Amino acid sequence: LSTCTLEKMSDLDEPRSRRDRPAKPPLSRALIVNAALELVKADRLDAVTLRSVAERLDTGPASLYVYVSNREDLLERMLERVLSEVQTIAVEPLHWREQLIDLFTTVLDALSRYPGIAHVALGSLLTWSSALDLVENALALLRAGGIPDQEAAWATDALFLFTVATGVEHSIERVRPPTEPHHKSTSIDYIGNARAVFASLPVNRYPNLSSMATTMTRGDDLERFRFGLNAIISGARSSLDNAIAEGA
Amino acid sequence: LSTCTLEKMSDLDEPRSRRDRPAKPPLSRALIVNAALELVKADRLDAVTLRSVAERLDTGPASLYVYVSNREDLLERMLERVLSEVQTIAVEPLHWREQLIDLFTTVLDALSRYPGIAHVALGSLLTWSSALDLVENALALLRAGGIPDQEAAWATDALFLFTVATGVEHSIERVRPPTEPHHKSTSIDYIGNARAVFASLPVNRYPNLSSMATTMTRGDDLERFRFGLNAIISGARSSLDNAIAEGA
DNA sequence: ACCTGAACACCGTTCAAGT
DNA sequence: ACCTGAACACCGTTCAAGT
Repeated sequence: LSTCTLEKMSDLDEPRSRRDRPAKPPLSRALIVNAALELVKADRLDAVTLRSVAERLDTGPASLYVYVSNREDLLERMLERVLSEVQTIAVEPLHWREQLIDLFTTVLDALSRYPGIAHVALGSLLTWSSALDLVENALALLRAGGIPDQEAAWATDALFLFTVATGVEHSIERVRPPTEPHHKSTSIDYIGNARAVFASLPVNRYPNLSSMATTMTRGDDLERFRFGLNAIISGARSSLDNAIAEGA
Repeated sequence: LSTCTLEKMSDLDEPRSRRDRPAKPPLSRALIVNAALELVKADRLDAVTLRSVAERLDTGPASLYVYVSNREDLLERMLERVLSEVQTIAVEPLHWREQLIDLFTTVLDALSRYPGIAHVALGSLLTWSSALDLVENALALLRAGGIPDQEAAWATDALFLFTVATGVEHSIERVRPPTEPHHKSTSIDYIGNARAVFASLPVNRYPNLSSMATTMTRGDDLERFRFGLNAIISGARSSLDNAIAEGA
């Protein structure tokens, strides 16, 4: 608010500069999306209300409706911007698998940069331009790896779904307040808590889970994520055959 | 509301019956969760507000706070009830794979019965009792299939995540109003629309996606879901080896 | 065409006051 | 201990009125 006032004043002091930077830039969709993304980055998705975004732009919420038809509309435009940050990968056929893992890891990173935005991605099919590039890239890599078309198509879907779901899980994990308020960023107690729950289960009712308490909670987020990606990729090749062979 | 008034009246008409059914049963957590679940079932998760639940119980929202500490708390208890509807499966080692598919298909069905509830499951780790039974069951089946412990543990996680994410996707798909308002339940136009988008893409920029428009949109929800499950299961066995063999 | 203040119809949650 | 009315501090969205 004060910044805007200052800018306006300095604009009056220097009545005209050759570069004529906009004293107070007119509202636009890009500005709105930017402001909203700053809010998620600083806090999380809940902090993005039409009122908070408007306040950041020094105006009222009603003003946003010229450029955005909805809160949902705003959220989708934000997601599109976030996904456009992901760089596609030039296919090197020999490294298709690593490249696939890299691609989706980058997607997860982008989503994680804006806690909660993954939420928006879940369920809106991937038909915006920035997502189309990613789908195209994934298909190219899977085909380079010799995955048949139908399996490549469904695997792409599954990989995106798994990635976005992981993103949602991570963002929620960050939100949940760890029972001890003096630690801030760690979610270690959280996993440790889960392990404690598993380990303390009655052995006769939970023979597998209770004995696997350590195994269940081993590995960090990235390792588990990559395991899932690898599983889907490996499975894409063989799952149909298996399903048929075993008579399902 | 009117029903409650009627019940109260008939209670006055017959001052005492031997079976003494509760004229107006006292509030309890189970009653609250039931009322809330009826609301999701009839509509969707957005319809579950503390106010709407209270109204259904013929009281005010403030009254619920004796039995439920939060809206989030209420949602989690609802999820726990929904997951408790899923029956676990007695392991038959020869059919471990089909049984795994069946188990998670049943989970998806339960989630789909309450549109939007899957949302709650995403991110809250599986440490409630009803979920623990499902985890135990999945571990038992994977072990029966000869999957090593670490892979079985991570695969269980991945299978649940994929299932819940699919549930969220389905519930959102049902919510999205198809552009043509005269059809109500079908989401066929939606997939058809995606296919149209894919098919109309410029071939030079989207060589794979544009040519795979039909392949990408083939198969119904269940078929795609089962593909994903099968992929994760098949991949659980081989992904680590592959990752190491290919030097990732 | 764009902006805005004020209002509308909602939320979750709290709290003093009742029984 | 349980319930409740009223209030508080929010929402998204609309709309008439301004420029």
